[in-house]
Amino acid sequence: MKIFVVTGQTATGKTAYAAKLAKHYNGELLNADSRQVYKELNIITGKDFPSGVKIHLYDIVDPVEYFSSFDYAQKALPLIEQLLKRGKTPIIVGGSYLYLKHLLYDIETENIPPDWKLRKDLENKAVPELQRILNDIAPRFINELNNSERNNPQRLIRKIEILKSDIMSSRRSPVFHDLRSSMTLSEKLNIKNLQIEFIGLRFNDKESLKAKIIARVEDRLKKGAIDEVKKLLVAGYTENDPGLKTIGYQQLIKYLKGEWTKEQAIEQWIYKELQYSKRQYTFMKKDPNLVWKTI
RNA sequence: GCAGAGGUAGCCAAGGUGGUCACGGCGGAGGUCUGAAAAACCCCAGAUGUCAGUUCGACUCUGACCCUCUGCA
Repeated sequence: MKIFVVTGQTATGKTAYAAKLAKHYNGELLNADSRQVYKELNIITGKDFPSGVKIHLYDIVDPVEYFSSFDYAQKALPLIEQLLKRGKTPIIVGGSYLYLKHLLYDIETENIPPDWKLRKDLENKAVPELQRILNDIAPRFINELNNSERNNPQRLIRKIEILKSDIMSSRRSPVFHDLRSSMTLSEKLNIKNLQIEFIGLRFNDKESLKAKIIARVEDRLKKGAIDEVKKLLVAGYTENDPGLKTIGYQQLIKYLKGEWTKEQAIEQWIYKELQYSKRQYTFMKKDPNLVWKTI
């Protein structure tokens, strides 16, 4: 049995590529885009799916809801199973690499859920304070963290959450093992001989990436991106909702609130998209199982 | 043309009183990532308009020149 995973930089035409695969292999698509899982976010997240292909796992949560890579894997696994059983080829497509990582590999801490009360207590604490708390729990552990993790409040809170959990507090060493040697999806599905084709699409030069992104932003504006944001604000959503913590929405909200001019907002939107695609590649290229295709 | 203001990295921008070649933001390069990931975070590079003068020493003082902006015309 075979499944495809199509990921890569934004604006590389992943969905079109996946749709082509679907036709050749009798497949159905499973979205792996962390923004397209949200309802109401349509134009700016680019939910323009090709017709004639079935696609799952989009429009499944409200923009105010928290949705994690764990939640994603939880939903994706049974769906993949079901498609395979029906003789379909699952084609997972999207640029949210963390979601894919969680789905394809073993995550040691995946059974440690968010502790909302703890998160709330910690959310306004400054980094040194969070470091102190972490140090009180596990002084050795904090030394294992690299500079960027050590200064990242979100990550520090998660670490505290992990170390305070029952599972971890009974463990001798809170240091994690190295992941990403081999994929474990077939074990999770309990299927032998599962063939996974893991494909990453990327641009071969910066200029075409930039041109593509600018064109795409303009296209989305033409399609009514600003009205989409207006409607969301009128409906009571805010820039702090998980779903709206998204490139495009953040910038247009600033424009609509009068903090930025329209031109500034669009310029920033484009910058953020470019930076995002860069980060995607930086993250993904460490995965030895990913086979790159340049466009 | 006169008066006033000003020229600091690709852009914005701080630097009372001359002395480790200069704050910060945006953008750029590179990176981090085990339940927020289109998130959050780390890190690197880069500048005093031009020419002369004063001085032990000028981004900071003087002069000329070249530009830019505002007011008067």
